[in-house]
Amino acid sequence: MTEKKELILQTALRLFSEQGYEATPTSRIAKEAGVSEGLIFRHFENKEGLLSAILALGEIRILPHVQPVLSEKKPVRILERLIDLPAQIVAAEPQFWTLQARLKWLQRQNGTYQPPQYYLDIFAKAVEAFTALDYKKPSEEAQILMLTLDGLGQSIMMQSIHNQSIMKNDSNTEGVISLLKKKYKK
Amino acid sequence: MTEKKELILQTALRLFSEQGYEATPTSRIAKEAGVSEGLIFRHFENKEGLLSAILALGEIRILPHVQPVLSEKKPVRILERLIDLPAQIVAAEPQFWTLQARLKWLQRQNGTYQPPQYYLDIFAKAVEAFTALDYKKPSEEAQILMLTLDGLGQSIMMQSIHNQSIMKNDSNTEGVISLLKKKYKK
DNA sequence: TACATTTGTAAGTAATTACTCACTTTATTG
DNA sequence: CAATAAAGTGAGTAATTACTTACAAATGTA
Repeated sequence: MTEKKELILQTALRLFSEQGYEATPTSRIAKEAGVSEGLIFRHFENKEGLLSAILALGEIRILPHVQPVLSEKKPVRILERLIDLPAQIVAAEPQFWTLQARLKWLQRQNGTYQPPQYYLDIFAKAVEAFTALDYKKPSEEAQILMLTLDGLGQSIMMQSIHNQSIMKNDSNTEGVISLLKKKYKK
Repeated sequence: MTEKKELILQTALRLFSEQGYEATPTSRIAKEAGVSEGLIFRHFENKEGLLSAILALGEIRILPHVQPVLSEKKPVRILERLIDLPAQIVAAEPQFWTLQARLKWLQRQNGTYQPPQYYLDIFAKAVEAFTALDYKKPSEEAQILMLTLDGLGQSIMMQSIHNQSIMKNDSNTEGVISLLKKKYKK
């Protein structure tokens, strides 16, 4: 991986997450990365190829955050770690997380949006936890929790970007997270 | 409101919700609406003006769905109606709801995204309900519920569009909604 | 050193974009 | 009816888009 190739990847991730994939011209990526526009196509063939490379690298950086949840044994702690996940990932990889959220709305050429593997893994882990804790409807419980965490992640992201939340302005993320944990402590 | 103006609004709403605002060329709107491209600019001045008109009309159509929640007195029923809201609105106005969700990511020329008024009203109503029901932390409770409903709305929307959910494929929306209601019945 | 491959650039290109303009047709109104 | 305004058109335009191509510099390798 040459220095300039990495610069392209970094710059494109930043711009894609800030402006969106479609709204970001390759010319601007090149300009802000300080390379010629042609180099983008030399390395990644086309704009979609650049996006794919960014996504592949991003998923790898997300894995270490997800792993602790998947390897946790105690059901209550699974849920605790799960609830911490959105804030944690947004803090560590705000741009990649934002890009992922945006891409839900982008219709790629190869079919419709497909959630990344770790999302499915996490969901399965949640069902496992709720089952172990003798919840009546583990699958539905897991779905509700995932929906809430989805919203939570989006909210934290919006705050970290626009300094403005989907929730109310005076929203206290920590308070929400701790209450959420309490709810599932049983 | 002439017939062709209305056709433009309908077509643009459909295309904006399906393809996104930025990815939809005015030429295509004109083509699919069966009018000349110039007419769009005669009526709405520019593309942003067309979007604004669509949003203003959409908010008006959303109000009748929100009103019953706001005028409800019994706290438990407030929450019940609140939980029904996402599925209800998505069913009635799938395109406008989708557009709204997309626009969270669009940076408009006049500042950053701002949630519509009814969103703030609903949140206040939720706080009111939780307070009346003697929840310890009404504000945080309301935020959690709103986050969950945000995610729920998105999930239902995705299903209705791509026939594919953020949640697992076999996700049962009804089951999730009824369990959610049960949780807040106390 | 010699030579082949990779990395990089600058100047294109055809297609598409939002938007304009000169003009015609249809409604409205006194 | 006549005159004014509104609705509608179609052919532009300048700017921007993703991508190409011909060529040069750097790097690896024998």
